[in-house]
Amino acid sequence: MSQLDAVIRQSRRLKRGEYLFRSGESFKSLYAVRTGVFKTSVASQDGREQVTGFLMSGELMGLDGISSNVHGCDAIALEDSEVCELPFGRMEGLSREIPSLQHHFYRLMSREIVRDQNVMLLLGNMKAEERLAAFLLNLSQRLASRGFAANDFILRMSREEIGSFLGLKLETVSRTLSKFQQQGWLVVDHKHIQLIKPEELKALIAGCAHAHGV
Amino acid sequence: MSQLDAVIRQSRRLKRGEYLFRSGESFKSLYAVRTGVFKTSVASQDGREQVTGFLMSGELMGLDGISSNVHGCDAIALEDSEVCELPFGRMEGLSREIPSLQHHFYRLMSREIVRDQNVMLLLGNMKAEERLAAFLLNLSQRLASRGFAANDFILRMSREEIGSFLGLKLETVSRTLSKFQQQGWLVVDHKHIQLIKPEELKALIAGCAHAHGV
DNA sequence: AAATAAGCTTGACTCTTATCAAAGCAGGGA
DNA sequence: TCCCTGCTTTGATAAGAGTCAAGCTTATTT
Repeated sequence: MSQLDAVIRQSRRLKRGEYLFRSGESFKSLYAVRTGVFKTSVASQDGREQVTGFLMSGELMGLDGISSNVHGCDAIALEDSEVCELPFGRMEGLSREIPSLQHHFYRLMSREIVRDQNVMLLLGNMKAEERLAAFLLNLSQRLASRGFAANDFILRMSREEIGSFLGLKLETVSRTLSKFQQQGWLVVDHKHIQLIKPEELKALIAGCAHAHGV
Repeated sequence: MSQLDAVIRQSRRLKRGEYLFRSGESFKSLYAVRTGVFKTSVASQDGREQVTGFLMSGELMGLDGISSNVHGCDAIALEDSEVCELPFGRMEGLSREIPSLQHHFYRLMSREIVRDQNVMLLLGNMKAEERLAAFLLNLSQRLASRGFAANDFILRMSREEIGSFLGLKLETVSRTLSKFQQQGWLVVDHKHIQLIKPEELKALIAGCAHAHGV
């Protein structure tokens, strides 16, 4: 484990808006978020952007680079942030010596695949209200598991970025937030969200959530 | 390598419509398609189905089960098929002894993540015509790489399954195929597809394809 | 502090795709 | 072979989300 420590000690700070890596750059390391928030996104040739995730502390970026030795997405800090760099070659070597580390990596990658499948379910089957409810509840749950308030938080991303992640336009995100507020389910003050009746949001996605657990 | 052979020799045959595994079942093995075609799908509580992939020979199913030891999707044969079972525990052990196998596994899982990101791009940003064009070209390319004809093939899945994968209703799939046929880009005869002008389909998705290669 | 830019909200209108419905076709089983 | 069932096609209509536009708030720059 001290070997592991030696490898991951290096960390890097980024300012808001700064790129951690870009699609097409050569892949050398994975990055774990230490503090702050990131978005990852893939861009099409004509400039359309698909945000593929919003990452917070403890979450890993760059797994998509392993297959081709080239990063497959952009990773951008949404606020001043800090990451640990994990040189993949060394991690791979270590994981041969430490079975539990190897197993941990397999599980991490598998978890990312499960997460992606859930996003597909969201993008393929849900309506705008369901998507936004699912998004807010997911955020809430992840904040709560990190010791932050579950029902009172600041959005680190713009309406446009939320829309890109959810397959919606920014106007639709804005309108849907307003609708939730009118119904008394939450209070929106720009980036500040207070969930008043999270159970109503949960009811909204009860049917369309994945059938077997989280 | 003979050790590897010993592990993967076991194979299993399935009839059309048969489940290879179901979401919620305990995870023990990965499965590689040997012959035939499978679909994987996740279901929501109210019965909505999202097809997450169509798999052909050489492709791997079950990676999403590693994270939780429980399968996260259903896998169903779309025609009489054969798979190799790869007991994951043994593969994990072997991969510690054979570095190239370990690396291969990391790459496989990463490739699945990249594939999922591209599906997100499709579901989040593309219009019906673009989705279907991307789907047909992807199928064509994968068939070609297996030695089959690139521009003349049989769809193994129904319009409804295609629609589920692409986030469209079956009627939209049918209409869009008809439109392509009217334009002389392809010929549809039920499940039989002949691509006449694949370059037109490529032109349709030129803008919305991923910016940095495959 | 004023000026400017960026992001957000809301309204009016349009367009794509979903929904509902009916009819056609094809393959499998008796 | 014939019938039945399931899949597909096509049309008419409706609903959801997108587009365009204007005004407003907040943040940044000078």
